[in-house]
Amino acid sequence: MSRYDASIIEPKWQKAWDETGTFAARRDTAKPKYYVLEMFPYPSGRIHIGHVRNYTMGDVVARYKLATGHNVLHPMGFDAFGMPAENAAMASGGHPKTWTYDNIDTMVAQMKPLGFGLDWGRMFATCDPEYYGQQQAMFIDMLKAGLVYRKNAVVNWDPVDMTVLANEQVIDGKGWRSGAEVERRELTQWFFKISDFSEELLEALDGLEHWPEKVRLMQANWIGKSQGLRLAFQPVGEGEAIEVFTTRPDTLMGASFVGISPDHPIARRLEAENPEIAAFVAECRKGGTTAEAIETAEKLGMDTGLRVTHPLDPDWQLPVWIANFILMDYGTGAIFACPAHDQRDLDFARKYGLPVVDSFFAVDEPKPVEREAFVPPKSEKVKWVNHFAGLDVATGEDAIDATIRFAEAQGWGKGVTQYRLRDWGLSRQRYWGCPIPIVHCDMCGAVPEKKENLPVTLPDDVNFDTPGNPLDRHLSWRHCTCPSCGGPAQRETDTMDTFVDSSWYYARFTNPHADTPTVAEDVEYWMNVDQYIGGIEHAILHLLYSRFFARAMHLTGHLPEKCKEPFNALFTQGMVTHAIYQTRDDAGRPVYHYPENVDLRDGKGFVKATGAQVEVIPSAKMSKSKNNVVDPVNIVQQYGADTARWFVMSDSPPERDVEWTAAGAEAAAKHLARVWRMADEIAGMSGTGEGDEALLREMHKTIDAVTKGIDGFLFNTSIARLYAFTNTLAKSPAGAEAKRAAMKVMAQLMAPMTPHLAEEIWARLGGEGLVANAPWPVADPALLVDDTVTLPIQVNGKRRDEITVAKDMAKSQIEALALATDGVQRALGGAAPKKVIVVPGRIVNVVA
RNA sequence: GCCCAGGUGGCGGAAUUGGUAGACGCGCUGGUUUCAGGUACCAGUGAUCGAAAGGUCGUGGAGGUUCGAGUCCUCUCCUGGGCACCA
Repeated sequence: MSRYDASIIEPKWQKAWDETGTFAARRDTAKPKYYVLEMFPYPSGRIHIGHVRNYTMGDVVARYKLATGHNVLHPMGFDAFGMPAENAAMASGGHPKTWTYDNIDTMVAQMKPLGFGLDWGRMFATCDPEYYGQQQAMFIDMLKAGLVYRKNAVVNWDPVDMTVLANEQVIDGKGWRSGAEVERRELTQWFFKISDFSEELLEALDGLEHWPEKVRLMQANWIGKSQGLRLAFQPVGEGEAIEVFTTRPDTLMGASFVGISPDHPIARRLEAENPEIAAFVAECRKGGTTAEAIETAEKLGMDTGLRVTHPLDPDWQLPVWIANFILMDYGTGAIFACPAHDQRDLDFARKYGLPVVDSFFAVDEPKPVEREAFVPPKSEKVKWVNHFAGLDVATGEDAIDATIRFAEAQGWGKGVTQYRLRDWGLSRQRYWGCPIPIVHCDMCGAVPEKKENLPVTLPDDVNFDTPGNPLDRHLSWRHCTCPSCGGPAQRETDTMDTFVDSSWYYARFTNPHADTPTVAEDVEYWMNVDQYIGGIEHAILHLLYSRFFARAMHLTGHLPEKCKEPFNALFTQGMVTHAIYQTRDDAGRPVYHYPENVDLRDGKGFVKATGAQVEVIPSAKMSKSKNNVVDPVNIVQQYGADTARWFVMSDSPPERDVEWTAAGAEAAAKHLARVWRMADEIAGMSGTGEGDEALLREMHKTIDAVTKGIDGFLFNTSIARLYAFTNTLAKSPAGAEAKRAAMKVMAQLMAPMTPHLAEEIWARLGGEGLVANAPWPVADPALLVDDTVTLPIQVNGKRRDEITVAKDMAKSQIEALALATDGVQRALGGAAPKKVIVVPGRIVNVVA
């Protein structure tokens, strides 16, 4: 008997797949194509067990589709631009380019032993000039098509380092390096006009049937379509009208004040005139730009002294306040506040002593608002207080409609549709990104670089000794000639948001080295992505940007119409977590221990070196700083790739987080060794022997269940069925022929998860060719159904007995048998049943 | 603060979508094999009362709908993801 040794069989079969080109994708119209894609990784340095899970899922699908006769495209690349490379350069003095490409080499070397069925020939990194040059060409096309423009936008400004900070570099409102209080400052930046597509991106969500409902819902909320009223408050005396947008015009009689954003043009004007207001507005601009920072900041306001009149009552004057929680980006940057029916407004009104006027009450309880705003659902009926359009008891929805009609009839307001979605700011004041191919000329303005001059490549001779963008300081790179007039000009030094890079890589994989962004025949053949797999953290931004970019590529002739929604099906997988082992030092600070340095006994953990007991914090996100990262390389060395793959696919449902445990990995390894021993034993059996009807039926049920599991992304249940089938096969009295057939099916069903072991077993049992190419087994429907069925018998919903009956027994007969059972007789205690419910094939419930 | 998920034995989880809660795996207990440890194999294993037969309780918490609820509804608590410059 030979031992299962992954270190021998795994390289052997990887070589076999390479040599036969099993996973090299070629156009072939004779077969249906299938494009499976996992979100490509950022080259952080080492692969993570989460990557293993993500790519194993994709690989299971890819190998399964190959076995079911598809022409499969399964590529891999790297999302290689971004901040960490610059941070590494700042920390250790290297170059972002070297750091990135070294990391890519390391990660590829770590991924290959895992045996993924990938077409490595298509690999690229987004920082390859060959890739980003094509991105620049598309940027120019999009600019010419009117999809790109410039405007001002706020950024996190570090006043000490004099640089723009990313949100994650702002910690508690302070710059991460300088510690200085961050300010919101405006810069002129490039934007994609995604907001032109708000309605289309929203409506098209309905067509994405194979996307998770939660993702579609999150995107719909993000786009944030709302109906409301736009109206202008007229100034008292000199001044300008203030336009506001409101989704609750029905609460206009509860207006307390008009609020404007600190960035509103009127606030800007007052800022210039009035030092007190200037100081207040400066205070409002402190802190980072995130919605979270703005919305959870203490509410601040200042009366401007301006007054406006209420549109329904010329004698009613409202004060105009500047308030820090009003966003210039949404609506008109101005609101009217109704404290009685909005908690934020109420908090603000109470703080600054502004009036609170009830617009409506609950129908059964006319209680004035005190500490809590009264905000019932818009669909609920409420009692109105002297409503101008004459409403008494009506829902908010009806009142909103009535108010809009009333305002439009009287001419002081207009019903409008508003979207929360903002245009996509793509400028980044950073080096390690795709240069924006624009030249600034004193004579011609901002003009696109000529296409024949692309790619505009990043200069290599830069350093990160001083904060800020090295491109700004690189004069010989900056100075250039104007592509329009030929005069002296300057390059744009901003680079593109890395979300641009990841918004079209899926299309580039169809022909990754073409000298145009895409090639018509290749995108026509391979697109769309049939199955896209990635983390739920990308539910909104990456996926929404990609949906927009595909449309923009279509409008500029880089993708056909059918690619406007590039991902036919989406699956979002969970994280791999691991317990944290923690002790405390003398000062009470946590000390984290690596899993390999901890002994686990009786559910407790002890530090190997000292014997000290550790606190076990379960299911924590893996993090280098917590020392709870499991390195797949170690797992592969210890157990082999198939064990790692089997484990990450088992136990947890793929959309949920999975906890990596040493015991679980051990169990996976033991199971694979058991299957190996069984296969070895079966291979050694001689003769034909007896068949086994039960084994045959179980085999077909397993084929059916495993197939459904893979189709439905329920890999954990497929694996549970394979465990069960292993138990059945182990106990089966069948002879060599029947066992051999069952074992070959087992190898085929396991192949997507544990491809190396499956190939070895397949070969040993005399399977033809590679199991990777063997046609997927098909379940015989006749063997899936049993002739008899066991029905539980309940009395008043509690299980009391069970009966085993023919599958198609008549209801009346079942009822009679059920009532006669001991369990039912005991529970009824002689009383007659009131009612008997028989659900055929399911259950019987007796109501006593 | 806002949006979206998830909470089931000691642990990871299953449950044909309203029909036997706990499949499968880990762990644990007992047994077989073994010089021994490990491996392997067999059996048992939600809690609780009971000698047993059997009963009671049980899917984060509180209510509700139903012959029947892990699954549907209302409220609530906790954990995770996202919030436009992390990728």
